[in-house]
Amino acid sequence: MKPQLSDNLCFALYTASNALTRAYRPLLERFDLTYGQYLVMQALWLEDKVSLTELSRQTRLDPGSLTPVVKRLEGKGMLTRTVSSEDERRKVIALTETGQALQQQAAVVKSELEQKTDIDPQVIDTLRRHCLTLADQLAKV
Amino acid sequence: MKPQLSDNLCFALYTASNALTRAYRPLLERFDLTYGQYLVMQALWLEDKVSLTELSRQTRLDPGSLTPVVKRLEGKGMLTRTVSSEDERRKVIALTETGQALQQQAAVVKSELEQKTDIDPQVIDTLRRHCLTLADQLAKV
DNA sequence: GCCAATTAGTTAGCGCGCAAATCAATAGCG
DNA sequence: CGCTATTGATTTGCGCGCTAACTAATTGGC
Repeated sequence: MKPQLSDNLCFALYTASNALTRAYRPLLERFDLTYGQYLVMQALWLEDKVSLTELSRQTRLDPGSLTPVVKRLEGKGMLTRTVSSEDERRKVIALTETGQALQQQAAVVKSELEQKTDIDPQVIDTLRRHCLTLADQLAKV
Repeated sequence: MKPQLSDNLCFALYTASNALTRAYRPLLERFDLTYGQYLVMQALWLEDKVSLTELSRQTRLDPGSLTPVVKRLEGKGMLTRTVSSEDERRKVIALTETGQALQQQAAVVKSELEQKTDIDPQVIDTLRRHCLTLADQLAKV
């Protein structure tokens, strides 16, 4: 067996991540969401009325990436961005009723995708945890 | 423990992949390469003089994504793109001497990154293989 | 041999993810 | 108090990754 791209973890990870967002695309289309937007919505479903910096910490995404995503979600009526009264530098990002209601509707998406990949749940869990520790270690550099 | 974004495999994978390209950036900077360009170079180091379609198969990247990347690498003098004589639709992508020579110089990059993450090699290998099977399963949909 | 179908590659448009530069508001220190 | 340093958020510029639409070359069926 001669050496292959798939021998490298970085390739495997990159490929899996691309495959994931590709697989999510058709499922999220009916909600008019991209994967990045869906990620932000998930964060807000877990904790509403947060600042952009807090959202950045939770999603592990750059504020510069987040601003346009949040603006687009605002444009779709999913959330509001209001200047904080305590600290006028901050913007409080809060779900609208539409944004809250979407949580129930979008709940099927995850299970739809899981159905299409029949991987042992325990494998999924170790994969998940190993990805997180890797991400942490890479971030520490 | 209340539910978190990191409970989801998709989040873990997405985060790890972003962290990876972020970690590669400073290491590849001195070669004037992005991670995507480095990936294409790796593919060519393994098999030179291939068509764009073949490169697309090996890198698991869309031809539409690949064309501009390959053009940029051509602009940097790393490779040439010549129309195939047998089939004039095809373009043969071939490394230049500069492109070939880069392989030795860039060999350090991988080990540099490995040093910064002290994860059990066996864990890396299972992580790698699980990512590949996940990617395959997601692609089959 | 001809014409429709397929295949190879490109282009345009969109939405990222990030770094760097910028601006406004607040904190902190003398 | 006043001035600097820090913090929160935005903007700009770049390079992706993908879809869809397109062009050009080749294949295949009749």
